[in-house]
Amino acid sequence: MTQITPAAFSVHTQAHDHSLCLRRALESAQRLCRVRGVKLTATRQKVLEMIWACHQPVGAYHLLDRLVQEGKRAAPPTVYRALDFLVTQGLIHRIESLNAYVGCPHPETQHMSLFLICRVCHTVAEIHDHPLFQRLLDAMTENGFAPEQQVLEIHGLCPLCQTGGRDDN
Amino acid sequence: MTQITPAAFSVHTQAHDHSLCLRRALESAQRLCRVRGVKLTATRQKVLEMIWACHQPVGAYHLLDRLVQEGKRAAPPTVYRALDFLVTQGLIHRIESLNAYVGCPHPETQHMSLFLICRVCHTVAEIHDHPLFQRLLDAMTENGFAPEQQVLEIHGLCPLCQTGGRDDN
DNA sequence: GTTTAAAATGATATGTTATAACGTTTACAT
DNA sequence: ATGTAAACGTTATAACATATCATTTTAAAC
Repeated sequence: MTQITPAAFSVHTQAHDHSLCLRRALESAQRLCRVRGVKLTATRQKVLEMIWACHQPVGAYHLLDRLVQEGKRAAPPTVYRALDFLVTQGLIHRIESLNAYVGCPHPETQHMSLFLICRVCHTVAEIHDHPLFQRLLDAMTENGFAPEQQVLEIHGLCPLCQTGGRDDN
Repeated sequence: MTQITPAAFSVHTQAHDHSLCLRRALESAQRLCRVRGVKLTATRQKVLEMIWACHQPVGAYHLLDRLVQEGKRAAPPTVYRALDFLVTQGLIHRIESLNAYVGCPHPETQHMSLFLICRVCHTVAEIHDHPLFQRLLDAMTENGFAPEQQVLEIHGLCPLCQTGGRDDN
């Protein structure tokens, strides 16, 4: 049977050093923006850091509140512009079924993703490049539909929350 | 190669007698509600009819406008209550990536669905019970995630719109 | 046939998410 | 230094959704 990559799933199963996640995300973002000739401005980086503060999706107005709390002048467009930039650069993903945003753990290349979203702890794991994805795309193209963008989000219970091993937070 | 069921896909490929879609949807709804002992009230049926007026997803406030135009007293909760009822009964689906609603062509039983959404004409085709669905669910359960609700929405170009054969409407 | 409990509806207000529009500032290449 | 494009600030509003509570309707029990 095809396996979901352990790395992607670990956020649901294993304690991990989250400061490492954050540091890697920031370093990747800085490197990619440099290479691509786009600017990771202060606001954009701050929003990226706030999104990477956890593996739970964060709403735009939550980000806005936190920007304002920290004394930044910010209005809704401030946040949405930063989010647009980060999504366009592939540094974050939008979770359509939650109207919220999560960091992308492998922003180097564009990829098809499926998100596993825990109903209790709200942790999101991203599965990418699963063998079944291409089969799905093939089934569509063979029937004449040309897929361009995929929204694949599964809600359920993660391993820890099935056994009461993690609280909602 | 696995085929997408022609019936589900026909909305993207073939001219069809849409009055038949509408009639079948209404008859199914009436029969199912009777069997289940729930009430398909006037407002609920009207909303269902408006959603089944086409194969494009319809937003809640569009429905509200049309209710008011027809002289019904209606406010946002009027529409959302009807939508909640229809979704709960499996008579319509919510398209998460559009915040909009489409009729379900086979409301008799609950089922996992994937929606093919054309970016140009906005027509939505529903694929259900595809062999790959179970393989995806299996892959998750074998890795400890317990799926409960699926959001599977693919945006792209339908066969007719790829060749300029259908206008946006 | 009246009572009564549950379901459905009406009405107002508000919460939440997202964008339009337009002027100003900043970065930076020439 | 100056022209240009990108980014940002600001205000307002659009679009989507729910909370709350009073009222009406429905359908079953008595």
